[in-house]
Amino acid sequence: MTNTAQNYHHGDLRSALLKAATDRIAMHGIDSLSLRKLAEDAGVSRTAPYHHFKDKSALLSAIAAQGFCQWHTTAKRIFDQTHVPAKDRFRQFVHEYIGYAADNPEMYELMFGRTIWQQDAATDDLKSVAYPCFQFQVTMTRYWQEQGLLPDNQEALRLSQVTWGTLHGIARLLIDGIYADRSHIDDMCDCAADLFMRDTD
Amino acid sequence: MTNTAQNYHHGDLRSALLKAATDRIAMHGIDSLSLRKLAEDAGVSRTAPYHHFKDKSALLSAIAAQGFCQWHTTAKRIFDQTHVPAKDRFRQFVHEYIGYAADNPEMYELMFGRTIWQQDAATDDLKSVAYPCFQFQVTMTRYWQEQGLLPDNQEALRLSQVTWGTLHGIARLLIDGIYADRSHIDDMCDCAADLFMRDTD
DNA sequence: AAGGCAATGTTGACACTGTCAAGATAAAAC
DNA sequence: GTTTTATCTTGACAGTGTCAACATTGCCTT
Repeated sequence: MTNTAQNYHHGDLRSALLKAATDRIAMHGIDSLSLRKLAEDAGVSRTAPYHHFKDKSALLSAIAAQGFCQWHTTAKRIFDQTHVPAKDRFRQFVHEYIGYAADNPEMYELMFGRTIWQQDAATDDLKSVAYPCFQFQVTMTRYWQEQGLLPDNQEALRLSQVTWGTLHGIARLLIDGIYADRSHIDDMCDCAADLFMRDTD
Repeated sequence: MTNTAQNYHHGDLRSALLKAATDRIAMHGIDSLSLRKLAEDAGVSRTAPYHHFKDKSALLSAIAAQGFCQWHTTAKRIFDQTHVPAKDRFRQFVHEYIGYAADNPEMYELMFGRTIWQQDAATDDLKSVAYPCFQFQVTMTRYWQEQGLLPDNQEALRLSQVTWGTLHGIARLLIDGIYADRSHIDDMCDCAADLFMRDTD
């Protein structure tokens, strides 16, 4: 029994908004999101969303949180393939990280961009999903150090900041339209992976 | 003879706007910039700026162009210190790159962020200043390869994308508020430099 | 079952924003 | 001295996020 428009109570407005907003952002970009239009499309009045999200950035935080769950799952999947050599897993991780960013540019911006994190707009909900995700990056780095893939004369935290920074930087330059040519993504990933693992040929 | 408010023609509105906007952005962030407020502060009507800048992003482009000139000068200054060992210059470059970003976060966002580059909002003027700046990064990388600081089994373009990506990524994570602690900036820079130059101890 | 409370949705309003069109004014060019 | 051009003005439009006050509904308790 689907909910038609004439009902006073929508029934599941929160998740309807979340889904619609996620889709719209993926298709037309973060800036194109308007709470008013979103409400109208959901067949509801302008201010109805405020009963489900404190403000616009709370909605954006909720969307980003979904992205973190998604990505964390992917990262764990790659990392946990114990039957695959660590070296190959590392290379795969690099490719998939950049691939995720390239395939979901607006979501990536939301997750790792200034929109949310800059002025402390991040919800506690978001933080509770994002921080473990950041932490996992350190865990993986430490593992790769132990496996001899990455230099072990650096602190794991520091090194993970640099390796993550590299992936993040390449992703941003791609997403933000500064590296115009996307046909070299794989080459760039390999170059980065080679650079990090260059001791272990 | 300074121009007081009651004149119909401001006299030098373009550069006045540019300066005011640059200052405001540095102090209060890009999002705080409003053409209307800017005009009002300059003692001029709301739409006067449109006679000097096609639209808001043209103004932002002009500001970013200033930043590129500034940074390009700094980069050349570092690179051209021929009396300093290449290795030290490289390390210095890393530190100054991140330092520039950390000291001028909003300018950095403008120069290398989505605000301008994303939807082809970049003016031709901006491009003519920015592209040589990007190119210089490749030139430097090639030089460092020749000097044996960076691996020479990689294409210069590809390698410069990765090294620049690393700096860019660290810079973004810092200024976007994802790496909260700024006290470790120098350590991170050294870690990155060590990672790249680890063959040449 | 009745009444009350909390969740949810609505309309109205406010203060902003960027930007266009049409007209006014001053300066420069001829 | 007249005309063109650059510059600046007011008026208007279509948006935006968000608050306050009010309406409706469903659920929970008595």
